[in-house]
Amino acid sequence: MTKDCPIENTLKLIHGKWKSVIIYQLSQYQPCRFSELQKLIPECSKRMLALQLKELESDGLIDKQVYATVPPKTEYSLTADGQTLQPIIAAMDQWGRNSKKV
Amino acid sequence: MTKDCPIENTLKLIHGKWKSVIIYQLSQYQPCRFSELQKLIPECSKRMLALQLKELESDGLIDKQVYATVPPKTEYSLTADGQTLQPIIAAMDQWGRNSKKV
DNA sequence: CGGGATCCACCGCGATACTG
DNA sequence: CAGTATCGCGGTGGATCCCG
Repeated sequence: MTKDCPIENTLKLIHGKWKSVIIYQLSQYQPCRFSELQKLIPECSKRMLALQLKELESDGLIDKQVYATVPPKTEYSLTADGQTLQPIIAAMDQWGRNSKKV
Repeated sequence: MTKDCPIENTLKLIHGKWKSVIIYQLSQYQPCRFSELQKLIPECSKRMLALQLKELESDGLIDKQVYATVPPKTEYSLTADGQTLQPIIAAMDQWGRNSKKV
């Protein structure tokens, strides 16, 4: 590990093309169905959305509620751990807004 | 662009295996020579370090001072824009520390 | 509706060697 | 010392089809 750099720990969890975006959207529209996330992040393919959600879930950052109905229904939400990422996500959001000048 | 998600702007600039780590180290040991960065981030290959530095520079986040001496010497530092990323980097650092339990 | 399986293109990234 | 050039692989991610 790089000299005293806890950032790498964080990176391992939120590095991924869409993970931070997913967390961002969840933090606003929680709980959220799969299809709702698709609408919120249309540039992210269904496949990638499923993959990233699975990783986030197995990392304990999000929760998945499955309703055994027909048609099936799932709801995603942030876990307590996932919530703690808020400061990072909010900071990235804020920075993105201020640099709109780009 | 995803529905009102400035995060993507931010991501474009700091997404990359080592960019945030580089910024983190620079924020502490600025200004920093190429070889110093190598020592600080030994897991990052020379090639990647050069590439990421070049991208960060062309994105206006870091500054590169070249001294036309023999042997050559360069010094990297954060630009004002780069400094504004501090809140994000600090948040990631902080989160990584608290989740050491992993 | 909420995925999984498969196939494939690309490129991120490492290893190595060379240069001013 | 501070890079660049070239080669090559593995993983990321898109497209499409399938399935409970």
